[in-house]
Amino acid sequence: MPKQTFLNLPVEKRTQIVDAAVEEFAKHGLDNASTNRIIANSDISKGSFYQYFEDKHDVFDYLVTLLGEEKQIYFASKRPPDGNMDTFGYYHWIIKVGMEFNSSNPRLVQAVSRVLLNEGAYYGKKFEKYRNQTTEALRTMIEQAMQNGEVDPSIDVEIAVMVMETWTNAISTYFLREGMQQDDIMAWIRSPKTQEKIDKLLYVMEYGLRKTESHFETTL
Amino acid sequence: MPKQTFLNLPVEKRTQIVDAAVEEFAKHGLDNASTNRIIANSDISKGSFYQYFEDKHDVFDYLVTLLGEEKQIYFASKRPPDGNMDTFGYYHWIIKVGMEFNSSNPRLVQAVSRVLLNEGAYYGKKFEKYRNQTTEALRTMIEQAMQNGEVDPSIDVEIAVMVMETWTNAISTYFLREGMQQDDIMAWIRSPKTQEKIDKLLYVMEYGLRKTESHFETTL
DNA sequence: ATATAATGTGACCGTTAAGTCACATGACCA
DNA sequence: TGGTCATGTGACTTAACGGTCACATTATAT
Repeated sequence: MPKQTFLNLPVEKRTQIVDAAVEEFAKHGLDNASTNRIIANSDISKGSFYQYFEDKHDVFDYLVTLLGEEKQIYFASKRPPDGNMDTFGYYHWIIKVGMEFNSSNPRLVQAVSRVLLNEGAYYGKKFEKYRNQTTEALRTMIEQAMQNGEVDPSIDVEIAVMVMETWTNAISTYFLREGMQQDDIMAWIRSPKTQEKIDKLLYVMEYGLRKTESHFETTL
Repeated sequence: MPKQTFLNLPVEKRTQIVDAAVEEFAKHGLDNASTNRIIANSDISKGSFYQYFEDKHDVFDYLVTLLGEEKQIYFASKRPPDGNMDTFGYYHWIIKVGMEFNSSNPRLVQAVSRVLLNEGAYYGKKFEKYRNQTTEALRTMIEQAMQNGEVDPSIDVEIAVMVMETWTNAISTYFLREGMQQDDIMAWIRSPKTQEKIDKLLYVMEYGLRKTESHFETTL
């Protein structure tokens, strides 16, 4: 968490610093990010930096919460299209709106995802708290879907969670790799070609999870 | 490629250096790996290091080819179980033998995968050559499988490749995250629980790719 | 035994990093 | 106006990095 001094700052100065930090983490990840460069690019002095934040990780943490807040606002402004939608449809909607959101904040998304999906991928602990949030949300969603008979019950919840996480990550990665190279990200996201690609990816996921004659025993 | 000087070295010394390098990359990734530490842990002098290798990347490249070679030898020693096996069965077999191989070389696998799957995930170019190899192999496999009518033709090859890559990566990540914490990796891999988990994951993948009534048009 | 080539060595250089601190500047209040 | 407290500043310290190079050591050939 940034210190009070930072929060007292006028917005222009604050966004100046945030922008520089976003750019730095997007370009260099967490480990290789340099506070010196953030300072140089945000036109504040070294002393000020340490009066605003504890250190590099403190800045990054702030960006993560910032992303969370903005995402929440964005989703709140796009309440679900219609009420009678099954879990897969809902997940589908989440993914698509999520992609739209990503397009409108590409650098911030890139800065955060890069670190959370990659650097933090193996040796947990450090970023567990962030990942656990989405995992929990997915789990309840899947449990619900199983009760509704939408998800194959022979696949245990653990696995189903992993599958959905895998797909969410894969699509994020696809977005970061392909989308970030586009001139107009928003247009790229909305193009029929991209939409179809995502549809197909989700289709593949769905028909692996859907109820069919499984050759596995139902594990309670 | 290491310089001739390195290749002339007695095996003990060479493995000493390789071990130190593997440990370093496994722990710190590519960017944060330190040649100084590799030198300290392999008991050679700084001057010698630069007489053996160009730089850090040169060492890493060597590890990648080393891993490739050892993998090839391992697979060669385990020729496929029986001849009449469809593509999914073959892929299944590949994954399982691959996991067994990983278990027998966990640190080397970790050192290389960590960099190739993560650090190299977005900003291609640098590691494209390594990734393209597997991508190409997958593509031909899938094309074959489509001709055999095993893979849903409404899913284009591109997508199918991405799906299979996604799964291979997901399982590798799972291995690195869970497996690396086990006392006896080999035992963990061979345990019915782990085997079932992998079976289920591949089952989920398979029944998304298998031929069913797709609601997509067949794109040629 | 001597000359020549190959290999080994670590002090040293320039660069960059994170973080500190004595001091300067400006805001606010009595 | 004078005093005090919050904020701003950049030179400085310490530490690590990659990489070089003059010199020492060892192996090989004559």
